[in-house]
Amino acid sequence: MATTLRIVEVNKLKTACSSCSLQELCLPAGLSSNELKSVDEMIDRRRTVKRGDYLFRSGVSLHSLYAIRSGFMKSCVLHEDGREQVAGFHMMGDLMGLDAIGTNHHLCDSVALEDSEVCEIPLKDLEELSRNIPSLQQHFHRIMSREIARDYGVMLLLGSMRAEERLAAFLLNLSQRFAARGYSATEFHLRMTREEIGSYLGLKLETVSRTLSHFQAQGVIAVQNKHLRILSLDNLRELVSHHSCRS
Amino acid sequence: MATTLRIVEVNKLKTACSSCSLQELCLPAGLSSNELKSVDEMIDRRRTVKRGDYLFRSGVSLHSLYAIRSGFMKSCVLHEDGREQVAGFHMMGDLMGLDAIGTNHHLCDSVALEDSEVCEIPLKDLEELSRNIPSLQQHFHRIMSREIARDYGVMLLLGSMRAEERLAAFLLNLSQRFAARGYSATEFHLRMTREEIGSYLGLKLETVSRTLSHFQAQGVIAVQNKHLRILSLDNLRELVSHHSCRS
DNA sequence: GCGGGAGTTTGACGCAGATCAAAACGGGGG
DNA sequence: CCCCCGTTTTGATCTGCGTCAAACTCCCGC
Repeated sequence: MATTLRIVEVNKLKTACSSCSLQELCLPAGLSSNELKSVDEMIDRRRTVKRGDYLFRSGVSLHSLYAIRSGFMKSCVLHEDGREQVAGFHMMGDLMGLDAIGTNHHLCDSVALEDSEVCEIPLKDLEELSRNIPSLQQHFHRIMSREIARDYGVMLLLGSMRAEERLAAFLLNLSQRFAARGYSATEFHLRMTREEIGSYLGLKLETVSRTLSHFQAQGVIAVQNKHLRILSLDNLRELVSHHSCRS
Repeated sequence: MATTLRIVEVNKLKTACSSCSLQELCLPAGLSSNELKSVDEMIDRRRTVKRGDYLFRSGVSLHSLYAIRSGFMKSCVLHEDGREQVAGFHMMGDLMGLDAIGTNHHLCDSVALEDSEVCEIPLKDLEELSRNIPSLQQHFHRIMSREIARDYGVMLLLGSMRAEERLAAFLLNLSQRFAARGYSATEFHLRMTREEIGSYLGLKLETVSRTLSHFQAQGVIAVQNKHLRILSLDNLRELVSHHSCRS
């Protein structure tokens, strides 16, 4: 019994922001221990989301933002006529729900692509705390701004790149993000289906599949199902810019 | 001389936030007069930008955000290989520069499509002030969030709509925004070229032109050069959702 | 281990929209 | 007022990717 309790305590400790391995992604650098304590208290609960489950759905009102602690998720915007599109893929350290602050209602679905764990951050608490901790405020603004910047990149991709370029850009983006989290930049597991990749990139799943095969034939990557290895980051980078002229 | 001075004073008054006609767009409702005064002091200068001139360029470091007081602007993201894409059109009341907070450097060009006037809002001041005025803080967060939401809409448009739908959605969006500012929802001046529309929508200018002609032939709109009249908002709305099945 | 459904690959074909070309228009500057 | 250049329109043709179809693979549950 005592041991069980100890284990629980250790788990709790491990899930406090102050000792979380994602600190450098989630939190601004240089918080005092008092400030860290306030942040710890703000995160009022963790949630686990099983593969295929929704973290939140479009239309429901916003309670909290969610920071991904582990796992992999997608967000999908839906058109009233049923069309849906993947608006982003999210991995540990990412903050989700930012699009809902404006209207107080989520406007996309958030679905776990593998069993995931998230920290729930009540928006009101975050706003209050960031009024008292300037570096937290600034950090939050930066995160929102980066989401806008990311979206601009996706718009550029969707509006002016051809299929090969889109896919190359997509793979490079995943590569960078995995690398930033300490994983291999050249070998990783695609957690989404070809259809989801296609939806994100504005392509059909057949085109995604064909293009991956094509990359493989060129010796740029090696794909086996969802396992992907990048054989030449440089070639991939060339594919993003050089290939075409769709102005 | 005395009269000249008086005129100058009147002009100054007219350009203070506390008496600006865009208050309801720019500022949160219900600020106390003290708070309004602080906001007035924050706006340290106005700038006019002539048609064709840049307000800021990609790469330069961020000093201020800009609220459009009058005029019409576009922002363009650029790809390193020279490709550029219009990421948005902005009109009075819109806040520009949000994408630059994350990196402290602008990542798009901002160009005036007609002579425009903007209010310069130093980011540091805005952050400080919003720490003291919760409703201003919340307002700012809402504005950033709405930009993210808008971007999701554009991603949906670029990723899953066909040409007719894109153009219909674009015209409806302009219509709504003009209406929200007290202008006609059905008759307005397009301040951008067909090429700029195309760039924004991921289409070539010829396709934009053809599609507009097609709408006109159907009796949904009447275009003459840059003057546009929407004959049936309902038909336009149908065009957005119904027309196709590009899944 | 085996069966079945979901996910993937590959091929053949068609079409929306890009590209190329040329004529018409319009508005700003001399 | 007219000229000129940037913008727009319209037509003809080409092509990248969507669509349809069929076979194959991988997993997950039984």
